[in-house]
Amino acid sequence: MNAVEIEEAISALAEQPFDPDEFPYAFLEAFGRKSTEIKRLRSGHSNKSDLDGVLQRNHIHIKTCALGTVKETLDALRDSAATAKGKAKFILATDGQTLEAEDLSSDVPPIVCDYPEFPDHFGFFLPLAGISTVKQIRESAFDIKATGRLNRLYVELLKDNPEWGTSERRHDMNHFMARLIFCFFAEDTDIFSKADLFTSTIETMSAPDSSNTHEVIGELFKAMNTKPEDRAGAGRARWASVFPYVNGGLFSGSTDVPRFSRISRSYLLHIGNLDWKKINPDIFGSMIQAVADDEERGALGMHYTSVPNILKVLNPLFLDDLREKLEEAGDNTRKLLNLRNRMARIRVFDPACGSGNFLVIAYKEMRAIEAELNQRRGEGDRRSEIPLTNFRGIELRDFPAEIARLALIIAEYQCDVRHRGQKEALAEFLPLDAKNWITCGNALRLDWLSICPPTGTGVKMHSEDLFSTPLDQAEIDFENEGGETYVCGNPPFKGARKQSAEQKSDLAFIFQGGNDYKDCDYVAGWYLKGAAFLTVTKGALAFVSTSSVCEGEQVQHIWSRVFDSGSKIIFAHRPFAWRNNASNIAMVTCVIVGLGADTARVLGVFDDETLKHCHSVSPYLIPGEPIFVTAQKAPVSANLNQIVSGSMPRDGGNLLLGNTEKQELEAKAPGASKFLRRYSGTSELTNGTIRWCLWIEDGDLGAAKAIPEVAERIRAVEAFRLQSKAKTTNGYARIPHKFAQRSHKNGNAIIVSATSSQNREYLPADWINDQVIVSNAAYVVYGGELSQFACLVSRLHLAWVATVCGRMKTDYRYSKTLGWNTFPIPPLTEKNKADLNRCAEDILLAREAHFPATIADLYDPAKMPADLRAAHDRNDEVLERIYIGRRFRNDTERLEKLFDLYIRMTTGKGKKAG
DNA sequence: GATCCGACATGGA
DNA sequence: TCCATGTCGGATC
Repeated sequence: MNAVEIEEAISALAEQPFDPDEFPYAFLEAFGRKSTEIKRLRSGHSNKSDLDGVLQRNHIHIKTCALGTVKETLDALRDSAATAKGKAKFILATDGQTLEAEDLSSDVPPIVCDYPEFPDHFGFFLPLAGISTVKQIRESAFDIKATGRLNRLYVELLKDNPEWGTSERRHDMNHFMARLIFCFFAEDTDIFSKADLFTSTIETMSAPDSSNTHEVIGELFKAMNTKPEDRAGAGRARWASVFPYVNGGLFSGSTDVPRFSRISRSYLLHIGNLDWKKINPDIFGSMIQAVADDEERGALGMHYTSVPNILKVLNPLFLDDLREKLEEAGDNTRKLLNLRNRMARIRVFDPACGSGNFLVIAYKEMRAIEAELNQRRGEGDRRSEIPLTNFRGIELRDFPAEIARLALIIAEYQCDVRHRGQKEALAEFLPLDAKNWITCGNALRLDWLSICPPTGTGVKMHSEDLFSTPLDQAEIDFENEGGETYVCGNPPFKGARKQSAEQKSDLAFIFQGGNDYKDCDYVAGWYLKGAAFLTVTKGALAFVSTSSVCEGEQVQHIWSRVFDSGSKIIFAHRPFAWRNNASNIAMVTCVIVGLGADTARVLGVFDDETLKHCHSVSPYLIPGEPIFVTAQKAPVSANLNQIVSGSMPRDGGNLLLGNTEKQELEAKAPGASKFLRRYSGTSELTNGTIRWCLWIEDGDLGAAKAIPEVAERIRAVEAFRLQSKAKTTNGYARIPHKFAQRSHKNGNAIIVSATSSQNREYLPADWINDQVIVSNAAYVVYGGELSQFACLVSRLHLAWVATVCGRMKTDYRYSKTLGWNTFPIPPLTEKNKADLNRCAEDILLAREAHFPATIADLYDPAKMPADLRAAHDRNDEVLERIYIGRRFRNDTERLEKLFDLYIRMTTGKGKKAG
């Protein structure tokens, strides 16, 4: 069940007469507990309550009680031994009049409410349904409720008016929904002259059989699109005359209304009776997207960007600066006036605005600054100078674009009420004068300059150089020329392998030449286009994006272009986990990157909210020069051998065997032993698990196939490869007895894991012998010397790999071309090599001394044995002395030196921008 | 619920 | 044909 469904179920339960015996089960059912679980609870089988209530282990302890004893009951539940033993997260007591509940697992304040109101707190219990969500969504019961109700209406209307669901009319449908939402909001906030005016007018004027509902609503919409003085002439119905003139793009155009059935009419009235004052424009947009989108509804608020995350973009981009200027101005009226004039000219542009989250927050924050400013100037009720039309957006999907516009209008009204007072807010709210300033279209194809033209030039720019097709739409003039433009947003992330053909072609269009776009995330398009935009606009830019744009492969493709176009990184947030909704949504790791023209001031790098000031930010989001490494085919350091990735089976698991599987096979077919080899990936290397693989040379194929069990496995590999959708894999079906990619060589070798936990201080690496087949989960240096092992397990190398290689989530991902081949080592003397060899031996000896501890045990930072740590310290000391004659102070210094050396060793291969 | 890391599609050379 | 990388979700404690 999703949040909307739960909200509906809970609301339905609260409307039923209270049944003390049934309530606990009905409550659990409403939160999506399975009927089998509930059956077992009813039978007492799994009910662990010691208070004659209902206790579902790990979830909740519920007890219904006699009138007036709720508090005592809750106390008893809290003190109950069973509550503790059953690890109940929640306790809940109710007598049918009041309801009290506590979340024992967190410090969320407890609930005390009248019984009929408890559905308003359903977010409190969402963890019962396995939905862990951010606070803002949990606390937005109203927005979830409204979304659910609107969706029901939407679906019902489309059922009765199928043509409204077609692509030609979908826009009308969405526009109609936006109008409805506006009217519901207006009638609950005194924007309409009487409370519930809209809903009650429909209720009284339309027939209960719903036959003329669409006409009544259409008449109201027409009235709101006609100036009062023109209404008589236009033949507007008299009963609609109490409605104000609204227009502002919202009511212009077609006033067609879909036809209503009895059911949809009753849904409509029901929705109208909700209290729309509670709507929260910060987030209602991202919720309400779910109304028109099945996928969104499954994961309510999946595009919700939390306010703190939005502020991570907006504060360093420009809001902090405005606040500083406000501080500096103190009570100096002249300075305050200058600041106000500056703010009135600022444009905020979100070229991936969704339902307008960033624009709404930017607007509200600026209004708060302006309000403080006006207070200091003694003009507390002054009309705002910040024009809504300076907040521009582009959004691909129609419904969110409609909602973005509406959310801004509502935000403006709410800001007026907050900062100036209800009376002033009302006096100037209507008619809406803003036209359509959220553009619906593909941001990577539209001309940003015509949507958000550069200011102060007096010249309308349309630049085909800026990767744009001209916009075929009337331009909306900005108010107040000559200001700064701040571009912000959270553009869609789509990995290179996840993009549709259109998205691929969007990127190809923006990258203009080269095919490195094929390896880039979709969000890269926004950075490139944004950087081009900055060349002609005064201002700055910052986007939230997937961390991979600043890791590994993509760095060279994206940032070389951004730097070449004359932008630099002015601030950045280091990778952070993006939690927005249900736990079933994959956790994404994000960064925020802020760009400015080459002349812009640089702020620094945020790591977990802490700002580290610096004069230059590297595309790897550390303080440092704008240098990036490019993939190298061979090691740039003379002392390193080639490294290869391990052998890749692509076998559907059929060539691989666990230890017991191997023993079973050998018991049945002793002849199979000669085809079995130890198989080592990362897990085998670090955790000491044992696996085996079938390794059959072409000449042995006949002998291998003579063993039925082996022949069967070979057939399974063939079948697996044939049914793969990758052409290359299909090709390997011809050699089903072999790994798809084979890099095995005989002889001793160094093995290093391809992925490693971020928590380790050294990369897991080891010596292996030639009996072992290394899997593609690891890399191997065949014939490498111990001194190379010493480099591999050094702190210096880890610092390099952590910075320039890709990542798996936040863990390290080793790379041949970016990690090993680029690692710069100064020329080594024979003595250097001998010293490093000794260090490597010492490390291996120290490990051996702790046999049978695994690498995972030995390298757990909390448990690392002192002798092993000392051996590593000596290794680091010896290696670092080769670089600078002493140990480095920290990783910052290590990276500075490494980048410097890298550039010197790759002249012409790595570029330095600027 | 945090931590770790496997398996392969994909596309470049 | 050969080979390197990102992905992100799944296994495992």
